[in-house]
Amino acid sequence: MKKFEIKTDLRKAQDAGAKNNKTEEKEIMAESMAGLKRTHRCTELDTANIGEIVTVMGWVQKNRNKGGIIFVDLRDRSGILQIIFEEADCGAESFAKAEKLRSEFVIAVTGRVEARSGAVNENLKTGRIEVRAQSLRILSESETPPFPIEENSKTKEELRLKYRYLDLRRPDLQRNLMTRSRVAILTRAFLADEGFLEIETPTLIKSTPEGARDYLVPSRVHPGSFYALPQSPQLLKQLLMCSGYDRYFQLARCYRDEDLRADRQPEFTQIDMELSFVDVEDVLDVNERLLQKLFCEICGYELQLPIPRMTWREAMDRFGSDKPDLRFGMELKNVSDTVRGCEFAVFKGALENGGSVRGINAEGQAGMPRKKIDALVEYAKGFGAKGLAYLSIQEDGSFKSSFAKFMKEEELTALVSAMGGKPGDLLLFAADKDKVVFDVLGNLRLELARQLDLLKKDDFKFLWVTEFPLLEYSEEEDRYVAMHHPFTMPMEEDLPLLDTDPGAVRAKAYDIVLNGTEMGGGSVRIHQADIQSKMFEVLGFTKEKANEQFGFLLDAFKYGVPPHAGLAYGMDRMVMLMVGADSIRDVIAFPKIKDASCLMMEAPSPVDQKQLDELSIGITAESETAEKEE
RNA sequence: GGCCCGGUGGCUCAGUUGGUUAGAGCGCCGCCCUGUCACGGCGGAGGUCGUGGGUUCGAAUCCCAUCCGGGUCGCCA
Repeated sequence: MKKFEIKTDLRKAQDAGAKNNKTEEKEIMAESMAGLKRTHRCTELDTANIGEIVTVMGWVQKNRNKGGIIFVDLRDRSGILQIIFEEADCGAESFAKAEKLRSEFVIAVTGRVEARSGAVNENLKTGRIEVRAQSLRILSESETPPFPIEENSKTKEELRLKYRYLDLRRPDLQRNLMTRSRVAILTRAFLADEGFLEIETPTLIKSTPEGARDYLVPSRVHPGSFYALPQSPQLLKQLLMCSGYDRYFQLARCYRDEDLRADRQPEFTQIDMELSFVDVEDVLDVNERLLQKLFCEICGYELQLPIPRMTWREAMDRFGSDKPDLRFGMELKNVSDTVRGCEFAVFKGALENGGSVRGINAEGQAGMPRKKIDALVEYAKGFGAKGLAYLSIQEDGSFKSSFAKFMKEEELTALVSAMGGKPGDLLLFAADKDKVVFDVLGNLRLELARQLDLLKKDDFKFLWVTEFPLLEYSEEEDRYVAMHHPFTMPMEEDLPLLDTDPGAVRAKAYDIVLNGTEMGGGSVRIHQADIQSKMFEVLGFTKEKANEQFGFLLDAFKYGVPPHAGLAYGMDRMVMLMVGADSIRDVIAFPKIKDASCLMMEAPSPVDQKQLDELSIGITAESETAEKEE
């Protein structure tokens, strides 16, 4: 098993941590809480409660034993409260127990809330008060945890995820999950108010190979057949529209068997919605107000409506991306016409091959050292660029450039002028097919912004990107594939192009972009049989294949289907942006690691032969060998 | 699958050109301490340097392979 080594490594940590604790054999204390009732969370107490007898329960964050007086920081999900133990108040028995308290013991304390007679702790919400203990119960002892339970953990994620239940005790993760809960609750309240119904759809459904890889679940009753876990409730919510539910939403768990990223997990949650008798404007309207509500309540951010819109074409032209980050400028400029006719082979070649030459102006970066520019060139190559041309404008107006020697003086001047270049600026150019140029410069723009620290996490720049292309040509499959999905409605005025130039057809599809992250997306759906047939035709589906995969939807559409449209948010990403997390794992209670396994429960795992037999599943010799070698 | 970064006491890290017994801070254990809150004082335990192989008189350090974790490209209708 490949997990074996890590398992032993991590257990070693646990054993060693425990060993320190067990130098002498001691009784494990775990008292009952019978007769006690928690009256407050730690930080629900304030100066207003002074004089009250309260009972608090939680985890020992820290025990500061001064000899005759013991201070304990008690922690629960609300925060920290100081408990003070003196034998005169709590009696000998409780005092003796207090002396034994260690990190992460779970305790119950009854005592009186007092103003602190010592110094006030300005760093604590409860820093003006403390609870003078009258009695103490140790509800549960704890071994020394394998890593400290504290904010801004520096502990390796590997270890944190193995002991996720301890990691989740840390205040920052608790805040993230509490924020996530508020997002869910506010969303439900808002949408219910807008006339949406929350309806659950099944998670054992039919596999539709179009799109991402499905997670499959074998059927016991139907040997050789499989359910798929939904990549999204797309078809089911469309059927709900057929059934007349009008406005639907769901916080839907979705599954995609693709490789992970910092913002991608194999299972994730969508805020999914669908509306009947609507067009693009209606969907955008209700969602703008939802976003306004969420970001106001949770981030205190006043979102001005309407949210700006940009067509996909404009987004690509200006930012080289279909999810532009609008927190900074550095827009792309198309200089193809300016450099047409020049003798620089790279520019010339790109233009001759139907590509373009575009640039960005990194203002004030003319002094960037050669080494750093070379690193940018390497970065660009990672996105398919063959190179990156640069030109820096010195303070005296002269140029330092990788390609100036191939161009005439007046050509260079024209280029600089087209880029709005002034002394002190660094101009970077990519020349290739449009797709590559956009990819390279779009990413380069972001990389420069990161290096120049232009990306402020508390700055929220929303954007609708609209009029996406309906189709995308797949070299691999040698056919057009749906950019969104096969039920996306083309723009009416582009319908004739379906026959003549499918690649040019725009869709009634829209994405909501926040700070360069695709936070959600949706579309108006096709509800006309003739357009749907045409769509399948363009996608290269035969009638039989379309029926086999989507027959139930096509059948449903025979019985009266309302025009409908919808949208789904990646809820994890939304919460990430709200709390400023760098990893999606920080807003998910029990996330998977890069290879889609769970370090804590060690899933996935081999199963008994009996289970396999029941499912009529055989493991091939090849994979069995691989297992043994592992 | 490709590329990049990382792996050294429980945690976070340092470790020179390959050279005695591998260090520090925190944590942990014991004793002391009545106003601490990064408490303090004294004492102590704790390390297959991810793993395997190689080079060498000698490897945490150099080479090869491999495992583990992260990032990214491909992939993600």
